[in-house]
Amino acid sequence: MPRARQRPRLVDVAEHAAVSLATASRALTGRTGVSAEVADRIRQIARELGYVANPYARTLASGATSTVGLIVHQVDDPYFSEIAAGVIQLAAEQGLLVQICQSGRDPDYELQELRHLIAQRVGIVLISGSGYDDPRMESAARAELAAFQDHGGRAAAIGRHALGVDAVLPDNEAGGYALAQHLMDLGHRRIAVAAGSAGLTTVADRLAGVSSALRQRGRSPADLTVVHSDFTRSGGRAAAEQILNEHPETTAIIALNDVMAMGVLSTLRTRRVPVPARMSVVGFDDVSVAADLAPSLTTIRLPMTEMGRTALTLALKPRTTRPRRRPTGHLLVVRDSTGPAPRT
Amino acid sequence: MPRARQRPRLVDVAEHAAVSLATASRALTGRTGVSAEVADRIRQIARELGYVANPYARTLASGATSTVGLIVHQVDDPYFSEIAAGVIQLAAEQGLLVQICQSGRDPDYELQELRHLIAQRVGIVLISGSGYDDPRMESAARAELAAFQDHGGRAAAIGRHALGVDAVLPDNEAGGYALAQHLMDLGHRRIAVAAGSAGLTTVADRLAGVSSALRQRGRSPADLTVVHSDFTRSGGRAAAEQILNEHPETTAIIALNDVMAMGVLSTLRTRRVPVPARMSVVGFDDVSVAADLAPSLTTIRLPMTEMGRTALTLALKPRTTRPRRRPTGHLLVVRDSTGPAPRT
DNA sequence: CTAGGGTACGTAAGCGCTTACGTTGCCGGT
DNA sequence: ACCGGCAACGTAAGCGCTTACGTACCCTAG
Repeated sequence: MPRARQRPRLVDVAEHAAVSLATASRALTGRTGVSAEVADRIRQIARELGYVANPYARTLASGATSTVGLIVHQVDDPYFSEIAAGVIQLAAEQGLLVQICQSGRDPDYELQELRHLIAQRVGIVLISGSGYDDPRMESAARAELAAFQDHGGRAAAIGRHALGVDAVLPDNEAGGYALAQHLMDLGHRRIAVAAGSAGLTTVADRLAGVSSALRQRGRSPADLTVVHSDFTRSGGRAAAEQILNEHPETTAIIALNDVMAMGVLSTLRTRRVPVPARMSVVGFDDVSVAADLAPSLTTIRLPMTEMGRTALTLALKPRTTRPRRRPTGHLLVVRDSTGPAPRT
Repeated sequence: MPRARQRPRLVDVAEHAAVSLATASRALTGRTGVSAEVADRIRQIARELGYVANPYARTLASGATSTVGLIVHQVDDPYFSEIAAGVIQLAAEQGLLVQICQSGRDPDYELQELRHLIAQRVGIVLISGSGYDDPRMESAARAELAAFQDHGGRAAAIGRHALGVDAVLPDNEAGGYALAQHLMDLGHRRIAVAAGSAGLTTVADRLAGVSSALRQRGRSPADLTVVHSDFTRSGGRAAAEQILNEHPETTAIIALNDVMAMGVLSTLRTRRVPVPARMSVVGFDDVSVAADLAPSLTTIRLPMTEMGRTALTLALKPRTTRPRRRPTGHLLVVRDSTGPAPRT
């Protein structure tokens, strides 16, 4: 069957304007070497014809890509979806398209997705989610990104250092510190931490902040119970179970992110532990639902959407010799899930 | 400065294997016309060299794309992020990449993004989110998609009919019906609906289900208060305010999606209206946080992730003459936000 | 023994752009 | 009057693939 009329090509524009291909191309890409009037005429004709350059041909010829690859752990985790929203917003403003992949929190799979994106010749790679304490885990990704940048690619990380690329980094340690302070101010002495997987830098940093707050008040780090699980709702549930069973004296739980806190609250509800009367709970990130939980969650606010935008902004800027680190603000948001330690 | 070694090209593979470009291409794309041994050797060499075909060159030459464009209203809305997760999952399994755009719930902007995706020559377009009652609103998108399909593109819609493409459709009417039934069973007589923007088919369908349940019990549709706002948390807050102020006799609120229900609950909390003692609240969708709200939300469960997968599956299958419609299941999930109507 | 057909492979023409390099014409400086 | 230089535009060579078409060879049927 006769194929419907195809999209107009650059030659069509050039013919209509009675100029050469080269001139049309220069006019439409805003390059120099065309007089203003001719350029205007060409652009006008392109608009009338509904011409849009074929990005495959353009990329093939020029080598410059206009798509950004974004790697997140899980798109339906609110922390990541807010970051993604920021990236996509700014990308749209810049006329860029974003290709998104999920790593499913698996470092091997993440590496595979990273390779896939690079093989697909994206121009920019943005990688979010915690990195790994073990340098060997990161080194493959690091090498991949270095090679990518050597070939002219741009990259940035979100909430992840040690990747050798520009990064936007929340002050996880200060956040952990603030949470612990807040709980101690309320009189809590037996604090437990529901932590994500051991080996994640985010976990280590937030935990370090908590410990240093305890130390600063003369408490022994041994006073702190740390239960490792993972950064999901069910991870939070499991951690809470363990804390309740093995450390019944606990009066406050620090979940190292909000999604875990949701799981913690869920378990406390099931076990009929009143929050905050019997147990205070705090989270980290301030995802948008944190305010709607039962009870509303005290947490550290991170500007996720902004972080996504900032990361893309960094990647868009000309590269510097040394990777840049852009800190983000953070803020303790006190809501209803924390209260004075119960009297015993 | 001397550019670092570039990625291997098809010619490199061909040379190493001492075959022609054509043969190498045939072997790697699994086409016929190569003996099994030669094909194996070529594939083996490609693997050793770390060869991955340049998708830009491939697409330019063959015309076939391997990227799918996904349009959602808002990626950080849990309803859409769960759909996106499903699409991305399946796409990854199929070796496809997903380009994602947000329409920001603006039909004009959505159309623009649709055009952008098509201009970018994606092979598959998936469009999610409610359509518009007014046929003129949809006709431009419809025409765009028809032209796209004529050029060999594939498309599918999620939760949206009347676009002339394959669609996966929840039974919104039956869901609304079930919610109203549930509330009437609990003795509620003064029911209000916190609806999304008037003019959305999803709103109309869910509302129709509610009305028909009332009618079936011999109630007049006039008994039903409908407040239009929009499908966001703040939309839910606004609707609840209005219901509380103008219809104080209301004992149950049907929010037409969970995100609005979150806003409704938030307002009720602020106004100190006990749920469900004084007011029952239901939502629609069963996003994953619905169970963690205060109180946990009675709602209609839709398999969002599955819907995303199904839509991509539909688009991947050979096109049929008439657009297919794939229904999805739904289920009333009763939680703590609904209870018997208060005695007066 | 030969014609016909099928299989395995090579040759080369694009796909729709960008861009290095050429060409033309006009300007000002001496 | 002449020349160097620059701006504006054209010519054509790719970018890295796919694929229509051509060629060599082998096998089978008559």
